[in-house]
Amino acid sequence: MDWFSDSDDIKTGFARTLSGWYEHHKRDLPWRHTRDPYFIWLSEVILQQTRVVQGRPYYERFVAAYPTVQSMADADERDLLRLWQGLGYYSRARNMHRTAHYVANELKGQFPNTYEALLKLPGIGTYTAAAIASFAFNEKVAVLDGNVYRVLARVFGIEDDIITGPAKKTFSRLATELIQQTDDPATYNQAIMEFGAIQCTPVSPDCLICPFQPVCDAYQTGRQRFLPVKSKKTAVRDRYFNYLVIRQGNRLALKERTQKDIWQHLYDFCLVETEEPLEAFRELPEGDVLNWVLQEGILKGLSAERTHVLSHQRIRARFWRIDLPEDRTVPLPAGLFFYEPADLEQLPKPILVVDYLKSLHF
DNA sequence: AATCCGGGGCG
DNA sequence: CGCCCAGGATT
Repeated sequence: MDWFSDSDDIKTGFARTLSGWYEHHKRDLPWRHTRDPYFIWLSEVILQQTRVVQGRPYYERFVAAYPTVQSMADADERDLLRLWQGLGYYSRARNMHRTAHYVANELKGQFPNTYEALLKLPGIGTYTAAAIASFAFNEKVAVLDGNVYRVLARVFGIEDDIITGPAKKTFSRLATELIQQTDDPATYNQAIMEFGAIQCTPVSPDCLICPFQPVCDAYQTGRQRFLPVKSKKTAVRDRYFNYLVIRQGNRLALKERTQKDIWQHLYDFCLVETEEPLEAFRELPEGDVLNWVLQEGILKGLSAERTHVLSHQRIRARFWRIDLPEDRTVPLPAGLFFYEPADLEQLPKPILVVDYLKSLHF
């Protein structure tokens, strides 16, 4: 079927074509069966910078664990972080908890029902506010996410660098104009993102069966690979983590990460970071921890080594095993506490630590 | 405007 | 190995 008739302005046909495509191709996703702002919000926060296939199981677990905004507000933040474990960008979970508190206790459980009001809540930016406002309250406000930038840049041949402010404005203006063409903004927003996610993909978009083929600027000019324009360069920094895995009997010593750094409020082992890789344990910088180990512990040697890659850091981690005698009480360095396996399991931990623990098998 | 914040999947 | 994902907060 040809979605575009001669009398169609491209912008007029765009929304209608998108809706037609969506009805045939949309995935069955759990958050598409509700208009409850709590579940919409939960799904949107989980899906920030996260693929649907990765976020979906987390959404299911969160819905089961916290069926209402009040139940989430009442939860311990540590339990929230534990359920969030493995999703990354952990400040999302903490902002989510703050917003749950505010909505449950200050707004009597009722989410704000406008874009402008939603925007004020912690962890809700322009994208998420637009998503909730349109999906839950049918407000005619356009979402702008990575999918939308890509689809619009290609179809309308926009070459502005999407990192810049002026470009965001250009895209926003166009997106706003486009959503005016429909009386179902919720479906329109879902449709354009779904289209970007499963058809107009970043690499090898499926142009051969694309309904926009006749009008798509990128397709007509063969520029799919070069649109959208994104100048971003990823400067990856190397860091060297030396973990002292202190063990006494079946207990391990962990510490909450409270400093302003990655993995805030997650738990890991006694950490000594160095500027260069540590070849031998004796190269540890002199300090309390080294003195403590030499005096109290029995060094069992290098236990594991792995590289953990984040978006802008590459962490080279080495794990050194320290065993303490079981027959006496040894005071641990500040911040460290012993946990038995069952308690340790309940702590939120970076995947790097989770994976190492799996390799310990005890 | 630039930087920081995770983890995973895919070519 | 590089890119990018239903981005937001901070500086």
